[in-house]
Amino acid sequence: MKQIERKYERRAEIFKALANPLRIIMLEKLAEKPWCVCALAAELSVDKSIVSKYLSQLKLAGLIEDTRKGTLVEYRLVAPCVLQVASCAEETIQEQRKKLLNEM
Amino acid sequence: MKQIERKYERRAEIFKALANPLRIIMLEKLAEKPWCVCALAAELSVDKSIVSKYLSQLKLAGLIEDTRKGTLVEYRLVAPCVLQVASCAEETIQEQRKKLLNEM
DNA sequence: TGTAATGTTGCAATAATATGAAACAAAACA
DNA sequence: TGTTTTGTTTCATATTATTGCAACATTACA
Repeated sequence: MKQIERKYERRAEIFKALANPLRIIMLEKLAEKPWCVCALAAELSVDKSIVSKYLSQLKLAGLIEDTRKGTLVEYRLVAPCVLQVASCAEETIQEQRKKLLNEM
Repeated sequence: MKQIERKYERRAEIFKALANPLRIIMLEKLAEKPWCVCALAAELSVDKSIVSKYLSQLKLAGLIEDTRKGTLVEYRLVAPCVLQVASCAEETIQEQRKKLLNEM
């Protein structure tokens, strides 16, 4: 399997962007309202360089978009449905994990 | 943000398991029917050790489960809805990425 | 028992990500 | 212009992931 279709690579990129607790929290914040980098950094007590980098990862994955407003850059969520995935799967999965851990 | 809630770590683990093209393909195969390691390895032309390792990652994330049947170990999908996430977001996201790439 | 079929794990080399500090860039405005 | 505010990028280091081969484990069955 050396020429994995691009479709799956793109899909994996999306999941990769989601594969970090802080980035998930950031997306949830962005689901409430648009945020600029500095406000989000303050809200989450994280260095602005990390927030900026994470936001650009999410943007590259196509999950958010941004607009510059003066010295601020405002980010907002583009695909709110991605956050539903988690809740969709979570119940089933938690059941499953409980089973699994009991076996160990 | 040094004590990220466990909820988000668990969620990130799920996405991490999904963050690889081959693992996504494997999940799609498992959505069709249960597979054993050797058959899946043959189907995808991948070494069985990799298939086995990826399957146990997916299992640990709670996405699939397994049953030994003689010398075979049969794996099957537990949370089919996770595959819908991709399609759910994909259309919006592809639009978004097109916009983004045109800007570059 | 011992041999074949199937799965899992350990190891090592390589590649990719994460992290935070510091340097740099862009816009606003005195 | 030059100073402030906000964002982005660079760099170095540490951690984690990927990959394939070889060794080991489990089950079935002659």
